[in-house]
Amino acid sequence: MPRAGLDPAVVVAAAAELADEAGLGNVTMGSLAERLGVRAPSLYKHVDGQADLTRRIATLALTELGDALRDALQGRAGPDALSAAAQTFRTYAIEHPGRYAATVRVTSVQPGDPLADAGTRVFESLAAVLRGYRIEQADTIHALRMLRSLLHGFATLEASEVFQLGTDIDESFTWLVGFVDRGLST
Amino acid sequence: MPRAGLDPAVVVAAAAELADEAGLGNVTMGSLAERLGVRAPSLYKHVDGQADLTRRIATLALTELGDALRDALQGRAGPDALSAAAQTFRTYAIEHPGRYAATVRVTSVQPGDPLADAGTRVFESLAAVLRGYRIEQADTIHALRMLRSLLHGFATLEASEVFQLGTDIDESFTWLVGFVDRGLST
DNA sequence: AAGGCTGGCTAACGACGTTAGCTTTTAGCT
DNA sequence: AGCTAAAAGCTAACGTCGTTAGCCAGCCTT
Repeated sequence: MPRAGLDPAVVVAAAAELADEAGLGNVTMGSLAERLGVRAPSLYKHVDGQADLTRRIATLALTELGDALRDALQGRAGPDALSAAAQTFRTYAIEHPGRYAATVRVTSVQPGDPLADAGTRVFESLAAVLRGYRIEQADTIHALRMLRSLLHGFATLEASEVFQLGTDIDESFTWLVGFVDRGLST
Repeated sequence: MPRAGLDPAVVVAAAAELADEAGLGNVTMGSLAERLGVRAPSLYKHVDGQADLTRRIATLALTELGDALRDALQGRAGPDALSAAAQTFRTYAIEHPGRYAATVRVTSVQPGDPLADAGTRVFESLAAVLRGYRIEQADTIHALRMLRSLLHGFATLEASEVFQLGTDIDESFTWLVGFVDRGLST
């Protein structure tokens, strides 16, 4: 019985792939173990059960999303930055639906948690976008929450195919980004 | 063994209450049966399994939400209507987190489904709000999707306690409604 | 080379969803 | 009112899943 050479990172990466392919709900200990060529109980040597696993997937997702946002925002400001951030956010959620779903399913977070740190970096990227607009100090938090709600809501609704076909969703998204830009510019 | 006098409506109502109290994830056939004073398999006489059950909860939720919106929008137009609709939406999602969660978990819908009808009525109420603003015909669908994304995203994030404490969430919400109003008014 | 940690395994339990099949109540028809 | 059949409850049982316990083999250290 040869070793499989697993460690937490490998397990979580496989789980994230599986989540994207089959849906987060189908990331079962059994199916994940099978994909890794191992029996289900062996996973507990690397991960603290399913709750811990989805938490780690969420952390991975927020880290990746944060990196993507920082990449996209380099050298951009104002409407350009807003558009880039929004597109990046949306693209990530669509291309990694399982990972993204994990970020939603997560139960509340204590500070010091790596998940909290990863979330904070995403948050800061969105804050950086707003810095390109003249917004009252007191309103920044409100604008941030709005931006987040909008991006999250759009991504979620698009992923669950709630939007009726008929009018192009890309078109709606760019319209929506333009709407926010105009609103923040006044 | 006396009859319990159940029917689908009673079962779904109990399930919706349980979902709001304990979370949708804890609406198990066993716990629901216990609340109804019955054994789990008996529920299958009224409901087609768990998928059907959450689908019915979602239908109930969208029906209630649609009714609440229609009530709130009577005799209102423009900013007034927008504010009333937004508050109604948010309040419903907060007061009925389990029901609201069911509307998200639902798999795609065929026309003719009562769920689709209930969803359409909610949709039409939001469309009615937009009728109070001068919006290009072609942009209506975009504005509708934006409004929906925003309300849904905000409700979801608030429910999962993602917003950090620090600044009042009510305040952010009214700011956000004002932002949309100004944007739609130009 | 010995020995201990580490990462795999099997076995087993409890919770859950679901099906099958029995029994009793109840409602409707004559 | 009595009979019958459908409806609504029940118990028993199965499969899946998450998880724990406890065993054993391979690798790293010395």
